Amino acid sequence: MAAAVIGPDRGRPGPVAHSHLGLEVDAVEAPLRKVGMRDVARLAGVSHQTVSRVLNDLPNVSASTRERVLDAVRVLNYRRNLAARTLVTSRSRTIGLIGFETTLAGPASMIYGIEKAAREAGYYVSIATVRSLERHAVLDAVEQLCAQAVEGIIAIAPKNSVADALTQVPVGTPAVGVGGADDGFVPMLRVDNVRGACMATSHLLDLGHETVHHVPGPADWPEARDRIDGWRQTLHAAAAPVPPIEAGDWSARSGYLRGQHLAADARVTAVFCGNDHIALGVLRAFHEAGRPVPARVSVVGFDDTPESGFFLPPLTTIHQDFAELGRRSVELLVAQLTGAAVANPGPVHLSPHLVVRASANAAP
Amino acid sequence: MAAAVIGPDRGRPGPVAHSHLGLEVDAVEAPLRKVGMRDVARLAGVSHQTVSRVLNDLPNVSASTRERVLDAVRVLNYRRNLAARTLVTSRSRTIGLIGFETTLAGPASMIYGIEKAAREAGYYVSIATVRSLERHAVLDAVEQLCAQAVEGIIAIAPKNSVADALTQVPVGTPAVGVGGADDGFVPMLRVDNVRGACMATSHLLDLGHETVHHVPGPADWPEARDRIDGWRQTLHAAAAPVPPIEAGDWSARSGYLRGQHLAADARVTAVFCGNDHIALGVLRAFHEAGRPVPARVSVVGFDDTPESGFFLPPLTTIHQDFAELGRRSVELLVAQLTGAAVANPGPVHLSPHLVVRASANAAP
DNA sequence: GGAGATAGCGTTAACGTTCACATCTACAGG
DNA sequence: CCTGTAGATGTGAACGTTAACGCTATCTCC
Repeated sequence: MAAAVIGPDRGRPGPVAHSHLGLEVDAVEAPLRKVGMRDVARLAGVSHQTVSRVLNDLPNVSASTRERVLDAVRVLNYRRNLAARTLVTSRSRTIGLIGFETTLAGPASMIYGIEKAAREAGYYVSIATVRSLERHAVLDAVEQLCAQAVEGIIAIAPKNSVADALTQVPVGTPAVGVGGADDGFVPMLRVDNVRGACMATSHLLDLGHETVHHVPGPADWPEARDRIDGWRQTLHAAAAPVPPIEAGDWSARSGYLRGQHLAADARVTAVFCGNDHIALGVLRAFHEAGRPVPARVSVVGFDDTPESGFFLPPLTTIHQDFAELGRRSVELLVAQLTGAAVANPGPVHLSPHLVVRASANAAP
Repeated sequence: MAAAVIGPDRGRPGPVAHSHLGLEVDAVEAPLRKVGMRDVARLAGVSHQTVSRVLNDLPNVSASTRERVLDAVRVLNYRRNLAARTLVTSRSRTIGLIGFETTLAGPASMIYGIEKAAREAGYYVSIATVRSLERHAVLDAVEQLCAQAVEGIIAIAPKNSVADALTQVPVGTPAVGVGGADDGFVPMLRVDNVRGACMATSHLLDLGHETVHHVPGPADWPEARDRIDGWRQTLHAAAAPVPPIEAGDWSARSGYLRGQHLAADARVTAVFCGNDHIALGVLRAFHEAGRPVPARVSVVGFDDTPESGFFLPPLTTIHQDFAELGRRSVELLVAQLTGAAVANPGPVHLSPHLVVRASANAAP
């Protein structure tokens, strides 16, 4: 008796079902309609409820029946229908992910970490990228995810508007923000940007620079603001002058543009950049201006992208673990989902750390 | 009469429902169980089927009824239950996405493009990242997506094993591969890597270099192989010697390592790199070896990441439009989903183009 | 003025699960 | 021998939609 080949289509090798009971006989007679529990039940000679019990690993099923059911499942190549399960249990086993600027190294790594952790926790993940951070756009994404009845939402939420929109998710759908502003409504998880900026600035100050210039990211990103704060605090604490800042947009291009201005100012000897891309642009600007880094000018970045170690010169920067951030955010969400809703414990801060390479030297 | 505030929870501002009919009176009496069509129907004084008709934009509903229903929907803040719809229509409105190395610029951009296009086409997207490209891992991802009853699958499928695993998806679930090998089973979409490699190599040859060295990506990536092919073909056509190659792993680190070997060889004057990251490493290696680019050595990359223009020197490279690739792949999938299954038209090739910057000069 | 259309609804039955029971054995204790 | 208990299984009713009809009016046309 030949192995059952279900619906051979354009030459695809069909799944080969094998059974050690004699069940495959008339198993695959009707590929007309999809196989359901009834079919499995009939083949195994039990009720659909018993099939359900087996598939859900519930007790009170004899070993022999269990085996028989599992066997029938294999023969029929049966898979549970998520929609039906969701309908009756009102659990979609899906978490929603709101992303922004997901092509950047940071967000992309977070998505990776989130997806991995979610899967391991038994959740599917549905993604909704948002093109702008305007309120309506974010609201739209929330709407999309809610329409899918996601059980929880993780928002890579760099701007306040996102955290804000998150308060609009239906009651009972927990949400977690990662890397954004803390609005007090939604648990938030992020790297301690203030601390990171302190480390970067201190490092440069310790190297003997009189003060440190800063090329921050866009003003409406909490990350950028925190880094500015950390930078400013450190300068204040050291009684160093606080130079004016001109914000970039996280891109290398913006770093290059701001860098050209800085390079024209003979007094700048140390620059702390809002991220590594900005640093790359700044590096190029100083190079073109004939002010070699790190001989005459020192530069420190933020993020530690995999490429930073191969810039010219290799970039001293602040490392943050995006994937870990993603992992932790899932942990936080799942905790809310399963255990009693955690009392909002305030923002959780992960520690970044300084990676010393070659772009920062003692003051000339 | 006060605006209805549904389930005020930990201070969240509830959605404010407003109606221009007098319907909101006893609308929100029972937030006990979720609102369904029955509730909307009752409030609007119609049958649930009429509600369904309105919500699905079906004809044969009078304007006044439609308005009344819509109004009730607003008042109750009702949303259709996807699970129930999926169950009865067997359409999940979801497409599955299999990603690999999604933190890289290319895949990340593709995901972005795919998500955007899918959303615009009215599909949700569920993502399954795969940690390795071994058969079982990919099969696992396919399984995950099928369990969600996705209507189609897009695989960012750089290796053959993925295309292979794709043949295992249940009949009736169309799949599209993007950027990978063509196995003849699944429609495949990609940038014309051979052509891109030709352009890069020709550019260097035209600059007067005797031959062009190549630092390719991993041998089991079709992209890497195609670029090798293009490079080799071009050298052959020009009757130039074909130097031996030593593959990298797409990372800047690997480029640096291979670059050190090349820099030790006085004969190499032109290097075509498998991607921009490799190029970054190669750039650094030559810099450290005291062989300035582009004065003594020329380098060309592949991908044109947003940062490449700010390398030292700015990188001449091959641009490929990842987001467009993603967009087109959705287009291809949706075509299969809606229209009659397209006869597999063979792999679709998008054209890359050369971006000339400053890393390649005339031969010394 | 009766025979069709047709627009505008409503009724009933799926869809494939899980949940809350009911049932039926076997076996122990009195 | 009867009762109680627990394990193993089956039965029927949800879950919230859409699909397939069915039923009224109203309108049109000869």
